[in-house]
Amino acid sequence: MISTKGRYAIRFMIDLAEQPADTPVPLDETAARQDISKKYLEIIVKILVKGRLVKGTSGKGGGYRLIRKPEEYTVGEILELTEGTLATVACLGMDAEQCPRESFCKTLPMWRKFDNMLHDYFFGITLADLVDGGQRPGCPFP
Amino acid sequence: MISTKGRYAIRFMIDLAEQPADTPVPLDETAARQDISKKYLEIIVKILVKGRLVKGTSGKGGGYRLIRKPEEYTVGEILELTEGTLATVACLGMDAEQCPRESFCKTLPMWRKFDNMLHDYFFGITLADLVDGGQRPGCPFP
DNA sequence: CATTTACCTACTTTGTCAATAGGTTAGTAG
DNA sequence: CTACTAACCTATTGACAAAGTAGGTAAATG
Repeated sequence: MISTKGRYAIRFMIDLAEQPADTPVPLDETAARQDISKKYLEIIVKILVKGRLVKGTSGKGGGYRLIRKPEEYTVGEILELTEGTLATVACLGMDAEQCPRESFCKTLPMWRKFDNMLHDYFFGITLADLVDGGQRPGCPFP
Repeated sequence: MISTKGRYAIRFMIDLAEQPADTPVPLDETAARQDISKKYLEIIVKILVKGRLVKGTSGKGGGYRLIRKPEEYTVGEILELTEGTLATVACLGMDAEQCPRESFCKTLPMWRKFDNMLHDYFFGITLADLVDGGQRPGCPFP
């Protein structure tokens, strides 16, 4: 289950992508437009800044802006950063300790295949695909 | 992320499917074979009993047994029962209150499509597919 | 300097996960 | 009838994360 962290992060970045590029968008505005508590959004955006997905500038006229073009972000990377992992089961997380049942586990192939599907899906969607009129040809929507 | 509840439940039911049918399997045995705390497994199996996926009989010679044939269980229903829901995001859960952003939400189609993929995948796998030699033709493995 | 805006630390509240502990009921064997 | 077995039931725990809230500091601009 994707938490609000991941979902708000995506909505935040969509919002940035929809504002005129090159002019920083203050958090108040996005929070109001997206109807998300500013204080809570702050926490999430901090993760995005640290992960170098967006850039913040302080002071008057400041705010946040995208670093790359919308079509150069995938939903997968946004989710992976904010959710910590996209692994379906613990033993497939990158920080998982070696499972002693791995060699004979009857369910592992099922999880693995699903994990691949999930990965392909979310890393195959770009931010531009979620913005009105921004869909690439071959965008998996709707 | 699928928790141990769902994962243990599947392993428990695979274990039942692998034992001779019609003879109840005591929980001790499955717990030992699967290397799961018996006490914790009890909690999970209780959910399966209440959900009518397995049947328990008390007393000497008792234990748990499947109610249907392995090929008549889907992984999806086991997971949905034990995990509570398989919905990827809160607004797609069956107990979700109507989201006010639904009509114009830019991300909802993405979640919805993924939810359909997930559903098709896990409801397309039967318990028999996870048991050695039980795979149907057209089983999505490996 | 005053204002704006990001940035930072700390806290709370609620709930779930993953168990553990110990007792009660139901059914079988001698 | 008694002893045993095994499911069933209630309660509790410790750790952690989710979803925020509160209040302050640093930086940039007019």
